[in-house]
Amino acid sequence: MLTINLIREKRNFIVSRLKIKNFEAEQIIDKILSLDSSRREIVSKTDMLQADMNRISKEIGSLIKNGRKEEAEAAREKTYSIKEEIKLMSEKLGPVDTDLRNEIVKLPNLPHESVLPGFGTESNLKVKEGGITTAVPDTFLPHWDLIKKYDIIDFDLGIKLTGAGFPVYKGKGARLERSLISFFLDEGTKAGYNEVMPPIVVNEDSGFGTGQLPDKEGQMYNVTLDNLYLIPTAEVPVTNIYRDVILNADDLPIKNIAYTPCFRREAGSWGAHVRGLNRLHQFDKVEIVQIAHPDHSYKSLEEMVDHVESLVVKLELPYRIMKLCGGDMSFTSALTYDFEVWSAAQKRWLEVSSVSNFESFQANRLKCRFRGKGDKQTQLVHTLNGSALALPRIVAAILENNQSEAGIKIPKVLVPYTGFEIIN
RNA sequence: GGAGAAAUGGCAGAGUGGUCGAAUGCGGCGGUCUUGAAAACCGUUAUGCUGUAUCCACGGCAUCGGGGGUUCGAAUCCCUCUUUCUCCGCCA
Repeated sequence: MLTINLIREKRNFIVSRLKIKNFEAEQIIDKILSLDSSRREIVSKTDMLQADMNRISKEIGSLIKNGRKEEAEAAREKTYSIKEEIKLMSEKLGPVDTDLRNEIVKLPNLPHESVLPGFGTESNLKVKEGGITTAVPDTFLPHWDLIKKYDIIDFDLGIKLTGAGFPVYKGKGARLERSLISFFLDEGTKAGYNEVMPPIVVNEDSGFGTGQLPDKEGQMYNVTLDNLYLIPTAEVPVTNIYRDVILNADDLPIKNIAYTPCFRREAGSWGAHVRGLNRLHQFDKVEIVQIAHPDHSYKSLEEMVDHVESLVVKLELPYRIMKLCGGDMSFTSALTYDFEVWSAAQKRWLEVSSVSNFESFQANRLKCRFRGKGDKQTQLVHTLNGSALALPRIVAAILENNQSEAGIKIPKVLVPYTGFEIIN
């Protein structure tokens, strides 16, 4: 959510920046500005009336104390009409407030000045490519066949228990999953992240805090009996830790890492490209979240990108880093880098991580602020997050790229975790 | 799940209808004293919205768990929700 101050002060700047995201903001902004000015008018009138009211009430108090009953009664008569006016004003204010908010939340975040225009993935900028390329045998299989061959992930069993997109990890498959989670958490901890284990169901307030509600309501599983939501990513609970919080500048940046299962309804996105592990309703992910000082948030972003890169390098996966163009970036992001790993058997790049700086867009909604030493005023923090990493496609890539006649070779760094070197 | 009690500023804790944004203590910040520190003493110490000024500043409104109500006036009374504690029940 953009701040109303920015919208008031930099109308044209916002309009031109949002063009990079292919978003026409003019109409919305003008509506916002007009709602804002009527809102302020109503608020200031109400405040003046309320001030009158407070003054008279105090007078009544002292008149009664001094036994001047008639004068008190006269003053009381005066309040009735003021009270009526206040009521009218507040009836006007309600709808204006909600309209204003509803319009503001329609505006996407401004892209960072370095973001290039574009409409889709083809306009994304490849900033780096690396990783060893493995020679796969001619008889290579896609991961959905490999998991059956070695009986390590069972989709049919998941269908029996729950439904499509809820696989059961078995034997070495389960162990590989657990090993990756531990590996990612350990690497994050080494890099200075504080491990947290949050709830995986959240309330409505948290859903609003990170922006999943009200827009993406249909993408989350809703526990209707208690009105709770299954988290689509650890970003939701971990970032909401800092909702309605004023931090000390000295404590920034705050670096948290969390493993959680993630739940996504993925309504309407089932199809050819989402076979096997490529898209699931429940999957495991380790997420890194930073709360940063606005002056240093891009340093944090680079640091997070480097961290994620170190993970794919250690896993010996062929990867590339894409800087997203305006049209491909999410609504909330100011700058996003995507990590993709090469799937040898599917012959395509799989997105495994998305690392973003949201600047103050999320913080404004969360009301997460900080104060410098000696500062009187508070300022919004910058929030950042990234997957480090999402498991299913990493598993798919490991399986596909490391297959051989003998079986699937486990990357060296994982062996201490798995306790085996090969899946056969 | 049942019965009862409670929720106040960073923390502890007073405040049962009027001058209460809120005593007091602790903590924090600034200062005096000191070679420096401690102690002592003095001062200061919430957030949001809004207006004038837009550098410092000054004023108005709102906020005592959330929401609603009664009243000229609510931290204080009523309703409701949430949370915590105690007892009972159930149970990893």
